[in-house]
Amino acid sequence: MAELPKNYDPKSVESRLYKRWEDAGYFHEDPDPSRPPFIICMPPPNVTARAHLGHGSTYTPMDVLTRYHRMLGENADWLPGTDHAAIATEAVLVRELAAKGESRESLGREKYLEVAWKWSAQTGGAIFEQFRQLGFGPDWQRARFTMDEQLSSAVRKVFVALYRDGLIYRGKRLVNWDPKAHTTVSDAEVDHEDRDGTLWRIRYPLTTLDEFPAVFPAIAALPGIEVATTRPETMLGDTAIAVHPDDKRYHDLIGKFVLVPPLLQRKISIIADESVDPEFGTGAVKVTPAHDATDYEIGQRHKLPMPSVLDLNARITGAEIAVGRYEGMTREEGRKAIIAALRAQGLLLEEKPYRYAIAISERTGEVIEPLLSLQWFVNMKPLAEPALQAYRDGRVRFVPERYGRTFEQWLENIRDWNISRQIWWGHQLPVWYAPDGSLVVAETEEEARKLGGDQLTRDPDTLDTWFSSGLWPFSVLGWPEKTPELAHWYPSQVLLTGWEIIFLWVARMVMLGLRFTGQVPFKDVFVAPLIFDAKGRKMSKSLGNAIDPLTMIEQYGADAFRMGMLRQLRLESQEVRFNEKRCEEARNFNNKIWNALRYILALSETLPPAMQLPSPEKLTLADKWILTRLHRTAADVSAALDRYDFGIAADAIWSFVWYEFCDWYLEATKDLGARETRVAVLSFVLNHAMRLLHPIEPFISEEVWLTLPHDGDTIVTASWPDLAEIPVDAQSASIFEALRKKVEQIRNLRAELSLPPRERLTVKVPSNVPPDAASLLATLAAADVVAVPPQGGSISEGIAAAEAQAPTTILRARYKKEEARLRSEIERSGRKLADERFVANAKPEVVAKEREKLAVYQRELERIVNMLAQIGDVG
RNA sequence: GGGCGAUUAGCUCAGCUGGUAGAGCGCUUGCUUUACACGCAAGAUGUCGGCGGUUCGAGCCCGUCAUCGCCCACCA
Repeated sequence: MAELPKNYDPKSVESRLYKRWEDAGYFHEDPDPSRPPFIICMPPPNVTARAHLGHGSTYTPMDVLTRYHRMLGENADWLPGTDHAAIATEAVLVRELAAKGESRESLGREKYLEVAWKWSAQTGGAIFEQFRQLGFGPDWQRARFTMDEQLSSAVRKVFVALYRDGLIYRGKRLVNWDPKAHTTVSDAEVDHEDRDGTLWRIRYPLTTLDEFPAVFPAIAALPGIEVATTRPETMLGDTAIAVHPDDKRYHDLIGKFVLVPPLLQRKISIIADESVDPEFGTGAVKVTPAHDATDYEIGQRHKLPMPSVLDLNARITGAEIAVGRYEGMTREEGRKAIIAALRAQGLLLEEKPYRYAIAISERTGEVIEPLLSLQWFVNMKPLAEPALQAYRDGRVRFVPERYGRTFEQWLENIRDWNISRQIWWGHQLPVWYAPDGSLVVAETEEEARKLGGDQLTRDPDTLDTWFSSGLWPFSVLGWPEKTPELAHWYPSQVLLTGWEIIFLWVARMVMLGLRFTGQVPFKDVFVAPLIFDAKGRKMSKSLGNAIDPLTMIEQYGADAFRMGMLRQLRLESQEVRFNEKRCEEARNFNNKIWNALRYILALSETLPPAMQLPSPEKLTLADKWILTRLHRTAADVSAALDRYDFGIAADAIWSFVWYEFCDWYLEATKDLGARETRVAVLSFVLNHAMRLLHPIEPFISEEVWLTLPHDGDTIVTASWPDLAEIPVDAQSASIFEALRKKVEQIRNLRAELSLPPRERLTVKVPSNVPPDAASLLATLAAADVVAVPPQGGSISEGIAAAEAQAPTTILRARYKKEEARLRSEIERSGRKLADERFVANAKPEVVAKEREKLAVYQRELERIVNMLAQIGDVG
């Protein structure tokens, strides 16, 4: 074998191994009823997306779990896909078209969609390429796209079924209009942001007139009612002034009329409504039902007219009510002009700075305009009820648990879901209109014609992206066809996701899954923490603090990035302050593994042909210790992965490899007594360790595993370490631990003596310590051993009693210090045991443990006092 | 306005069902020890946010306050 380079070089390994894995089809699985199913449906990234750290924190765990379950022998598949991302994609397309002087409309729908398909086919693959670099191993052959024909037909089927069941309806409701994306968005896609604004106090003059003169000469002098508002531009559409029914200030005014400024061509009445807070502002509120959610509700309660004054471009429109010269102005222009007019009329009484929550479109950042519009909705309550049941009886479980309560509360207060979007890229509504205005809902145009004749026009709207992603866990498996995939893999065991899409996505999958398959689509929902920068700020392009995972890979390798990321995940935390240093450390860790491999390969003995342990009686103390530790580590890693505790799993394998295997076991094999067994045990342990590491660091584990004795062609499909095959010897392990402590003590003494490395100390070892242990002690502590009479009962105590020779002044100081420490421990422990309440109330095993500790301290103290006496306790 | 989370060594964080406070980084000292300086060895560092309670015993349980963060919500 050619000599390995001193440093591990991920670049020369990763792409080569990945290609081999993918070409060999190791990630592909067909449903196999003879093995337990395991599947993760990849949350489909947007076709527009590029890999970012969020993918590192949520998708890496998916890869880890899939690889782990595959190694456990399960029929494990990670099913990838992409989302057509209606609004996001359309925004990009429209921008690109505009750059070429074109628009949606100039192309026409058909041509536009052609362009869109081409674009998505070209860009859609980009993130998958990045996933390959990250070492992710989904079943690429099964990749799906939310607009694939089969998935689209599932969408139509669900729409029609919900419509026929009365759960989808069309109605004129107040919706969230995004004037930039030129579409409605659902409540879940609206953010609230505190912004600085202005609160204006405006007087609406009282009137008894029925007809209005063109000019009111002394309008400012008229008595009126004062209201506070942040949105004066909507006053053109006011249809009432509301006060609280118990507000004495306004009792006499209820039922009276006021003029609507600044046009003063219309009068509206003063009404009483419980929703008004008398404490806020003036205690009177203007009611604009078409442009505010609260006002809309008031409007419904009082059967007020609901004229819209803002159109789909958020410009003032006179289509439904007179708006005078404000027609055509933008929201901002209208506001300015109206304020100016009010000021001129003397009706603007006050303007003061005011900070308040404003609705923002999550997707475009545009200020949402509440509009009254004819749209399609899903009636959510009947869908939410079964989902709540499923959560409450434990059919769906959240990790961490607390997110479940959030889920529950959202479902309890669920509101109807606006699903129609005024964009073209997406699933067009399976809805047609006949010339007489009646509508037909059908899965295909053919069927629609059968029901509604030949003169149909299709509704131009498309569905909310989340409508199709809500079907993802079963549509990707072939639903509504009864495929073997669906039969075997549905429902899945776990969904891994970020917490920001629990409502947008997770809740809807649960509801739709229950509705259409009768089962919750996944049993566990693992919620990954959000990733922040080192200062706790959100990572964003504009802040310039975003870390690109591909840069991390470039610098440290994909394995190191994965390990660095996973080690920062903690089960209960809701955020991770990503620390790049962790990736660097992980690179160093990989180098450590690499050099352990080099050490093994450089030993004079040749590697055994197969992975096999020497017979038990041949194993050395160190062998038995490291095997015992390996056993423990395998159990810990498995347990951590089983509970989705990726950080602990990563830490467990990390500290085993570095701090136990490399720091101690590998050093122990340098003792002459280890010659006979060391190659076999070293390769056995490292082979196992690489399998434990493989889900986390797929590349280096494969590279090392292939170099050592192994069974099979690839670690990808190798079996997970079987605890039954790793022998445990607790007694030998504890002797080794005693030896380790003694070695540390002696090294400490060496440092204190400033002993040059080559100079050896002499250590007096009681003869009840077996020669192999004594020899190991000598090797690890760089000391010479001389035998002295037996001491202490057990081997461990004999080891503890071993003493290095050193100048008496130094020894005396050390013994004194040790004596003081022991006396204080004995004092503490003795006091505790003397306390009757402790002995009476504490658990018996705790008391017994305390007694045992006290006894050990006392024996040790006795020995130290003895030593002091021997060397002459002069102080 | 409701709900949730965090507060432990200079920094980032572990601490299982309460039983003598841990890791890594950083820092100090010494090392070309025949795998690794992306390394090895040794060392220093804490009124576990404040107060009160439960308990024989609290970083851990309960209450309360403070600070920071997140989510939900129609206060114009």
